Amino acid sequence: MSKTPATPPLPAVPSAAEDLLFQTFNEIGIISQLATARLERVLPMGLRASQFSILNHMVRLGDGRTHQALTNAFQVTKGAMTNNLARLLDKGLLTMQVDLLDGRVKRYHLTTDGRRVREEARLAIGLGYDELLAEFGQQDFAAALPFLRRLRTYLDEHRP
Amino acid sequence: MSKTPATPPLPAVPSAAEDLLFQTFNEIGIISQLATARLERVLPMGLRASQFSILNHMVRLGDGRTHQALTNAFQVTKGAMTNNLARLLDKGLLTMQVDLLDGRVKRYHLTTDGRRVREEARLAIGLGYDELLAEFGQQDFAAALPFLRRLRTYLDEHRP
DNA sequence: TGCTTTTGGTTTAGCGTCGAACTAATGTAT
DNA sequence: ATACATTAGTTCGACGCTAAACCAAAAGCA
Repeated sequence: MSKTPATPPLPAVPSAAEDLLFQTFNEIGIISQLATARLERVLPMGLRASQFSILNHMVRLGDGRTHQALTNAFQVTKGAMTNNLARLLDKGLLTMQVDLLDGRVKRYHLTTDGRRVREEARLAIGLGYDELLAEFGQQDFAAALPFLRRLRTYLDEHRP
Repeated sequence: MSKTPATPPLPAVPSAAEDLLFQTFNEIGIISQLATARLERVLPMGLRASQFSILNHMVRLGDGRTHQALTNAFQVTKGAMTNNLARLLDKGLLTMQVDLLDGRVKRYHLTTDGRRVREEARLAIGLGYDELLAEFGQQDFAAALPFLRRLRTYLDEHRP
């Protein structure tokens, strides 16, 4: 598990490190909440953040992906993904087709509408980003991103 | 709003900066999700993350706070706070009393059980943190925290 | 071939959050 | 003092996510 060398085994008072981690996760939680709310405020067609993320993912990394591949990519339950894909199908932004070799797997493709809507969304989001970049500067984000990526990867791969 | 100098006004292709911000928020969202799941796995009494956060907040910053003060602190709707406070009252971790000067406001205090459970939770969480500290080291978190704080503060204060 | 296990995806129940409507207490103005 | 407006909290309906039960197609194996 973890090695606690010559230090007291269970401190009764929060260590500085403990506080540091807790506060970091706390800030991350609030940022996530606020950023999602902001995002959804500008998305077209009443798209939810998770739905836009799916469109975006497919544009960037290619469509034709399976249901399961998407649930893995977004770390969400299968049920949640089924729901989001259904919304996108309803809106005509995706199409579904059953895999020819394996009748269980379903593959999803972007429609031209899907690409267009994703592009609209991207532009709208970009406007909000300008504001942030004016305040922070690109380098702050560039400095933070690698750590966040490592942290996400670690939490993801070492899931209980 | 935002000044776009001599650069093209609305790029049809995602700029590097845009991608940077989007990916940062994306990582933050996933980390938030994974960290919350981890946290709730170790919390005693079936406490939810938001409920533990309330206990923790009160231990650290003092109890006797009002319903509204808490909703502001956690950036959550009044209804959500009502719900969480009700759970904590049910579990006997908090007590409520109506303010004597203003019959509308309700103030919440920790019970001894509340303090004990919070302490148990803190210890359990600390064990998980050891693992993370072994992987990352305190300095990585210390380096990231100030930016996250600034970002949270900005998003919070410039809410649409 | 026929039976069992595994795997991809859907459905359902429970919970938390949000937003909006609602209730109750206080403040304000005439 | 009475009427109106504001503020503190609660309630309600809709929705997303999780976990678990469920269904159907495929793979293993006799």
